Amino acid sequence: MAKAPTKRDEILDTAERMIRTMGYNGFSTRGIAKVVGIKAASVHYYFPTKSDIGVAVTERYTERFLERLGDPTAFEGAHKKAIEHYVDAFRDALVQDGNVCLCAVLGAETGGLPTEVGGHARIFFERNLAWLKKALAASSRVSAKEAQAQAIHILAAVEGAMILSTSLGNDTVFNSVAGSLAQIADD
Amino acid sequence: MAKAPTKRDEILDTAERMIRTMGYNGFSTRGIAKVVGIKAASVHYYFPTKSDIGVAVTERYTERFLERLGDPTAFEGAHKKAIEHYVDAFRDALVQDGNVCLCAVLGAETGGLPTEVGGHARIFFERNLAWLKKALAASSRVSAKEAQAQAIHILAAVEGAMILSTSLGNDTVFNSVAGSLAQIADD
DNA sequence: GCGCACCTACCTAGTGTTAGGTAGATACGG
DNA sequence: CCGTATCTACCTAACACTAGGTAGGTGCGC
Repeated sequence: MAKAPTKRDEILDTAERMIRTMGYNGFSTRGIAKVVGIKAASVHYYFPTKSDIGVAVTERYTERFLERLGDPTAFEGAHKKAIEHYVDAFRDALVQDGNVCLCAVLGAETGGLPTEVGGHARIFFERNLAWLKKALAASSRVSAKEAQAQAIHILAAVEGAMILSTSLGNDTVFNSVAGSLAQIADD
Repeated sequence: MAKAPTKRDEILDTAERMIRTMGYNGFSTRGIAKVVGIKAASVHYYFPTKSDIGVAVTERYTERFLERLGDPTAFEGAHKKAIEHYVDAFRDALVQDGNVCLCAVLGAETGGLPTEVGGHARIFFERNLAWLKKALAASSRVSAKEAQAQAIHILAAVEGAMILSTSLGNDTVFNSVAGSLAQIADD
């Protein structure tokens, strides 16, 4: 049977959902506590400070996302497949969770973040670019330099598409961008 | 000579800068007051509520941005020029102001915004898509449908690129995306 | 002496965070 | 197998502070 989520997990789940809809400065320990059914002070039993929550959420999000991406070298000669696989991971995040990518939100408000939280958002982007670069290099004939440029382009477009989608309240926007990105492929 | 900015303008300037670095929930009337050299209560003399500031900032930002874009039909047969001109407008916003696009930030935290503010961010995106669609249709042989898809793609990529740039602390990221977008052109 | 552009002084509600406490489970020495 | 100790998972109460917002006053240029 599915193990019941611990209170710690529930805090992380709630915090992630809240950050992804309202931003880091849009959630409070009391807000989380109310949802989880606990007192605000008890949240600090699990996470000493608010930024500890931010860091934990971001780390878990990054780990899960890269796990979901899998092996970047698994797309030998299938450039388009690689791009589609990558974009699908974000589509899941947007459609299943109904929210923008956590790090799109954090990245947008970088200047208002505790430095450690901003740093972990940055790590998400760096690891994503590394994954993409590897996947693109393994699946197509592009040069390393081109792979780098394509990686940045794809990541930027996908993150922007999620923001546009939610602001316009229109999920087709994301799919439109997904279609355009697939056309980058050389196969 | 350059007319001295009014206190009202200074409030708007400061609010814009703060929102663009820290998000809507990352600035306060007290914070603005301190920068402008005024008491917090006096901010309410110009703008009754905080969301009035948000709306005014967003409206002014949108108006200025579209003015800077100019006439979308001015790029007859110069597809690439049209795209470059559009991307340059955002580069100015990023490099000159040193900040992400206001509406990228607002769009990212849509769920934590007063509805009127979120609505005005949305208007920014809608008017940008309309401008782009017109510019692309006038400058290239693409169908209306393709122009729409390209418009969404370009806007998403540019907004995402700005977020990536600030989060990674690396301005070359934006220029890389700019280069990739120029390649969309059919001339 | 009217009204614009500000002020002082205050309010209520919420913020993150801490101190100190407690009921119940677990570990262990005699 | 019993009592003492320690740990877990919370709690209440309060801290110092900031949030947005308001009522009413003051100075000053016209």
